[in-house]
Amino acid sequence: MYLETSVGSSASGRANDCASCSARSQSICAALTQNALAEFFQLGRTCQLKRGETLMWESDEAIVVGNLREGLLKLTSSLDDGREQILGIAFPGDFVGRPFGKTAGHCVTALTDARLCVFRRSAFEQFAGCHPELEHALLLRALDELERARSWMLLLGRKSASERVATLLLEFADRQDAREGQRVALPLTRQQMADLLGLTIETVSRKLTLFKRHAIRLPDLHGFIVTDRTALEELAGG
Amino acid sequence: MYLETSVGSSASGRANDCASCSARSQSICAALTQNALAEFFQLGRTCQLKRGETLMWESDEAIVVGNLREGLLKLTSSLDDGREQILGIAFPGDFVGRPFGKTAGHCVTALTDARLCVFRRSAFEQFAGCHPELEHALLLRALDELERARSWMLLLGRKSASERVATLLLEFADRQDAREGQRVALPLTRQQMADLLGLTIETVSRKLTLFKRHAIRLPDLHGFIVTDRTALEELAGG
DNA sequence: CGTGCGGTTGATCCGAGTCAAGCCAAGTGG
DNA sequence: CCACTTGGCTTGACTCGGATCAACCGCACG
Repeated sequence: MYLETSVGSSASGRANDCASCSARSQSICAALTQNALAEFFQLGRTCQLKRGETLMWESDEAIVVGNLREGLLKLTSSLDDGREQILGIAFPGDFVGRPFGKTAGHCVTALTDARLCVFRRSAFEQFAGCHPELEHALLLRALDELERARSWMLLLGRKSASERVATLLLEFADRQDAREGQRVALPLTRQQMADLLGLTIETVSRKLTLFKRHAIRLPDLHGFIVTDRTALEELAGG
Repeated sequence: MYLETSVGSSASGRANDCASCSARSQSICAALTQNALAEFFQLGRTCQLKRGETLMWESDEAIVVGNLREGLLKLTSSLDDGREQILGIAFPGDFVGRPFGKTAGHCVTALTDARLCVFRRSAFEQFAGCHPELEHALLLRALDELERARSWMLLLGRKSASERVATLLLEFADRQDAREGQRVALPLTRQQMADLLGLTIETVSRKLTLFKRHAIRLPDLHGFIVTDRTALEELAGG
């Protein structure tokens, strides 16, 4: 499918060793045996973002990549008239940016105050080229992200508003592996939920109040409690 | 966009040797200098699919991965009640399947008669582990796919029916870099377009006939001619 | 205090889904 | 050869879910 990138080509001469890597990088290399990404990112410049600040824009040339240390980021894309879609949310530990590409294709904006380690993309790529275990780690993440994005495509393309909202709640509940009766943090505004689900703020609000009848309680904004997991799963659809 | 098969890119220097690889692999290893994936896939078992046959199912354990040689495949995901979303289309040269994961998360079905080279996933993973240039190629593809999937999320989440259909037409036109007045092949049924766009068959049909007024002609099913590119871009939105 | 922001709720509208009929071209079998 | 079926597509009438528009609530903050 055309979602597949292709094939083809690629890798031509690669047997050469990595002349351009510095001695410093080589020492890192040893450290990488345990956890390539984590170690590597200790080399980056740290970067603080306040809630609402944007790290990179959709059509910008992709200059930096990074690793999120604290806080939450949203990845978004928008139409000319301002309609916005959230493409994903980055949690601490997630990799952000677009290595090996001209532009990122999406904005990256802080949902909360955040701290990252960032690198010039070119330097990162060069380093990655010398460290297969780093590229392997990136590959695993990319495949994971791809799977997540695709399952969200099903939601956006085919699910009703109720199913979308229920799915979101379940996802947050599962991610925080909360049991029935426990409060689950939902650190998004109604607008952000709407942008994630391809709905409007009003519809999200209505569905939430609707669910209060059978499946959840809303002790406060930005948190909820699942009172009937089965009912919620029913609402979320297949 | 997501119609693109990938790119080719490729390679930076890579230097470890491959202790666990067999002598046979070592000889392959040499061959990889030119085109890692293409060469590698000559080792696979070839597999023929007739139009409509399914290579793997959504919830199956992911046993095989492969490389498409001829024909078109669709990647789909469905809800219990049968609503289906096409997540992507594989063109010749594209990689299919889900390495490094338990299940593929999507079905793979032939849109036309097709021929692939397939591998047991475990064998493929082992081989990839020894060939960083192969993993690098996979990484590039995965990142590309991810970008394509995300741009489709914007369409599914925020675009109107007209915008969706116009976007699809433009994408096919661009992919075949056709100029105004040239026929563009659109090798999908109306149902498949609908599944791709998150619409119904009737809506797709209506939008196409609507566009006949200003922007396109439909010489036959499965082909169209852009008569006014600017108008079509206008319809496709931002 | 007022003011602004995030959220809820209600009334109304409209775009796309649903249901149904019919067209056309390609089989298929008598 | 012709009657009949079948599958993909179009078109129309109607419905309905979610968007839009608007009022209002509650709370934090200057």
